[in-house]
Amino acid sequence: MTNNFELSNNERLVMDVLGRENSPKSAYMILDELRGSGFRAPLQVYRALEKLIGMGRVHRLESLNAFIACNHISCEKTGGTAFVICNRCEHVQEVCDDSVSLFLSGLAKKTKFKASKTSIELHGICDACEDA
Amino acid sequence: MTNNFELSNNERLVMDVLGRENSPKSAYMILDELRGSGFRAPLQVYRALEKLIGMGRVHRLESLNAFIACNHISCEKTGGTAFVICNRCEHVQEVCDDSVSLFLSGLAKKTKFKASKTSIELHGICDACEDA
DNA sequence: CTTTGGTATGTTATAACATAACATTAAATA
DNA sequence: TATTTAATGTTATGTTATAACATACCAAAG
Repeated sequence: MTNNFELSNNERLVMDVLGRENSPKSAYMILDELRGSGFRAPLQVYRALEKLIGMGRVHRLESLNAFIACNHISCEKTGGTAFVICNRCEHVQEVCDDSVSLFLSGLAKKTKFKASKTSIELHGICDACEDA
Repeated sequence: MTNNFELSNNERLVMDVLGRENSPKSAYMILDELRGSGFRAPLQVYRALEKLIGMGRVHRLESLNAFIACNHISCEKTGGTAFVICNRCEHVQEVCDDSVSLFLSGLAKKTKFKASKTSIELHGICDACEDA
């Protein structure tokens, strides 16, 4: 990989799979989708994911052991991102605004903590599923 | 189990392991600690953990795939709990106050979402480790 | 007392998620 | 071209979690 803008072949393939829909996928789901493109082993997926996460192009959802494409220009600049995950339709809303970063910085201050990684995930029922 | 105050034998054993220190343990670490007490299979641990989590006596840390005893009287009454986890000493601070519940309720309102389960986890360096 | 039904438990096997260790390929440049 | 560096491939294994089925225990109904 020469820089953060160009993707290697495997990275592009993984990015394409995650980019097709805004839904979380496990590494093994991605692997299965890419067998036709020559993928054979989990590491091929995990290595690409690691890079993509480093670039801020993909997020890991800890509570699902799954991955999702970032739908912002970039989340790196903000203080953090919150994921709101519908248990019924599996749709994920990605929230990354001042309320999130203020909450996180307040929490860090209160606990005298230097955070390097944060995870905020809500599970429940989204508006569309609630109405249905 | 007759009620939420009494624990079954296995539940008490698992609770004891988690209660001994305020540090997160994986299900398999717990299993190993309980082999001397007759535990032989992961399910014995997972089933006990499930009950203890339901009672609010234990929390699951999603980002660690680990479990920790609740160090409040009860976290059930609040809107949620945030975990602040030091990557160096592994100490976990459990924060469950208005700032957390207000943040979560605000986020739910903004995203038109009914949350049934939340996870807030920060990783980084705690004050003690920073100074050291 | 004994049958019935619920809850807890035990056991085996396997699914699902993740990484270590090492071999190979390919591209960049001295 | 020789060197080295990044990317990739491959095998094996480690780690986390649950499915499926069997057994034990106890309490209430008959």
